[in-house]
Amino acid sequence: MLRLNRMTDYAILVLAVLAARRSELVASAMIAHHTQLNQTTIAKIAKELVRAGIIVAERGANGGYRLARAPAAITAAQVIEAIEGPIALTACVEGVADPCETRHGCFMSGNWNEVNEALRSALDNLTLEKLCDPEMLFPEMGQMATTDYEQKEAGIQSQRLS
Amino acid sequence: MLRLNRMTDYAILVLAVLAARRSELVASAMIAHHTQLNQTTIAKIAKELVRAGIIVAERGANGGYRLARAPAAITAAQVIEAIEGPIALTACVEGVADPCETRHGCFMSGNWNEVNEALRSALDNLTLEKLCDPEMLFPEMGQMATTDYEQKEAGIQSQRLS
DNA sequence: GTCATACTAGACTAATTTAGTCTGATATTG
DNA sequence: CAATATCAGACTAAATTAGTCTAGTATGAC
Repeated sequence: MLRLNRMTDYAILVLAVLAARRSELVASAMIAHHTQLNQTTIAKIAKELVRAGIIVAERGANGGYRLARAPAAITAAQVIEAIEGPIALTACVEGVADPCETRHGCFMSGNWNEVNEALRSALDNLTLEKLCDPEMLFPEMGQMATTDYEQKEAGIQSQRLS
Repeated sequence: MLRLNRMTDYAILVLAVLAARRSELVASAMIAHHTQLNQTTIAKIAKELVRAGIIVAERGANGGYRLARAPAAITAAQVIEAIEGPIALTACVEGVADPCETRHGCFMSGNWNEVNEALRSALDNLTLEKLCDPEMLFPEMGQMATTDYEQKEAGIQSQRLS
């Protein structure tokens, strides 16, 4: 199945909301409202996205989150790594230090690496901008005014993955 | 992390043993011995590999398993699909029937499909033959006699993934 | 300066998924 | 028919993941 875990799914949703708001600060309560996720769950995800430098947090009254850079500069690979750790298909690359210390090394690693690199480069090329492209979201509406946030968010809300 | 689950890992091990034995029948007890896996676990894995047409089972006394075709014709994609189901990175493609029946369809599916196709084609190109290439396994031994099974298996045994 | 708001951090519990076991059936050989 | 092996699925246990809770820290408004 190789499926992304739910947290990554949520992270992309959160980023989609922030992308729709451009560089405005959005409080976690607001994100919770738009995504229908629990506020504490959002806090948990946001924490990791902040640590990874994908979003920026501002504390205190009127605080909130915003994207650290343009949606075109945020890739699926970055998001997945922030939430799930290194992108790698085998059990060899993760977990305990030096899991491949057997005599000949992990006998398949060379081959799996090709697979991992293919996956990696595909995820590097998939940006948040592409994922949230309004034309892809609403092909029947033609070009949408970029300030028409409410409508866009209503759409995002109902189209959650999974 | 996107890691393959342990069963898939085991399946590749089992196939490696069968590949080493060419078209001889190998009983699950023998596979268990070489892989150090529990016999019932092997039975469980073998069942699915049989169902997927990757290996062939012969029942009754002196029965056992053997590869259904040459190692070069068995791909990582086939093995993964046999054990874990369809190869797909998102939550969209799996599980319940029609999970993407919301108004605009799953708003990211088009983009994720590119990733899935890249992954898929990399896995299609990775054959059991490559994974078990003796020269890759034992580069320091030079060309190994193809009938020298015991040695080869001892190697495989100690190099289990994870 | 204090109070309300909002992020930060990590421990803890619950739910889900995955791995592994057990029981019994079916098939084949000698 | 007895011995050996696969086949099938239910069941239990272990590991992972998701979600909740509590307490702490930073910031801005009044």
